[in-house]
Amino acid sequence: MSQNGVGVDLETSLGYLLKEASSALRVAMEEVLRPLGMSVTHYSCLELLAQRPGLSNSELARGAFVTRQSMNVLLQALERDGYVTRPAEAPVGKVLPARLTSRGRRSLEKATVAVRSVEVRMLAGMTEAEQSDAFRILQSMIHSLRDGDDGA
Amino acid sequence: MSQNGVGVDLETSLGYLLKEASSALRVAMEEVLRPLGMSVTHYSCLELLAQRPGLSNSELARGAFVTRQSMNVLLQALERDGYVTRPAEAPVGKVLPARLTSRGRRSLEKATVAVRSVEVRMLAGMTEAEQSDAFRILQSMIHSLRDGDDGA
DNA sequence: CAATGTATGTCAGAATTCTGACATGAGTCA
DNA sequence: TGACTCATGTCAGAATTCTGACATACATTG
Repeated sequence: MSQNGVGVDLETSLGYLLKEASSALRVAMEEVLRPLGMSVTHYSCLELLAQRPGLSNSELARGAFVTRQSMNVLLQALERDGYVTRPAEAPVGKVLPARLTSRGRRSLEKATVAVRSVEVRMLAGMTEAEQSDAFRILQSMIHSLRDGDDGA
Repeated sequence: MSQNGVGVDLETSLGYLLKEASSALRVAMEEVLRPLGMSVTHYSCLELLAQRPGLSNSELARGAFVTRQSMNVLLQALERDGYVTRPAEAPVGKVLPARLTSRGRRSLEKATVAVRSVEVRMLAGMTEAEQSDAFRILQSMIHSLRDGDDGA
């Protein structure tokens, strides 16, 4: 069989390369977060709450790209361990706004530094222009992928 | 708190955008593969075997970005269902080269077409130049991330 | 107002993936 | 040859994430 007939061709597929890059990023993040006793999802949740206090469980799930059920499991653990608080009753509707405790904020500080270093390493060797190219291109991909979900 | 102090800033983070794009791709792939009764990992394994017949379990795992234990679970299922064959004894060492059966090849055909359409959709609106930019940039990210794993 | 649609939080169980561990085979090197 | 290192296949159990389901609350619409 030749190199490629109708197939996707892993060597030249941007989709495969995207997955590869994402996997490398995840591995690198896990590596620096492990010494802090924190998983990537764990970190994502805390970082989201730091930047957008009061996010609900469902909103956190969307932000971390997991289901709201998975995020709920995580949130309950974080709440139990005192990193996050949620009011006992919803101020409006059923939505429970979550917030970091001071302990949660403290725990996040080191993680943020660690993850930031990974991102810096990832961008090493890229020019400013390449970085803005990457930004624009990735956004284009996301937009195109989500376009055809139901509309067309 | 202001928009950003020492944090990563989700709105402008290339790392976050990378994860977002990868997630969108995965969702889109799941969407077109579900009607075929196939998961993304399932498809990845078959596609890898189609393009590189004789890959071992460990090699497949690396190619699909999962552990060799996870791939082994999948491979055993694929073998049981007749999509893949492995010799009972290793021709050399412990490595068992896996190959698609004709059933596996048939099953993969439709999936490849479906996944190809997703990739085409993802690249819609991007020029040739942007696609080669994306290729080069993603490879740079992967290289930079893997560099610092142990060496430096 | 009533009905419908959409979104949320949460429980339960299944499926997937992972970490840890072990034995085996190949390659390296003294 | 023998000791050592490394990679592989695989088993077992834990952790994570998912799918399905339900009740509830808000928004829209007739």
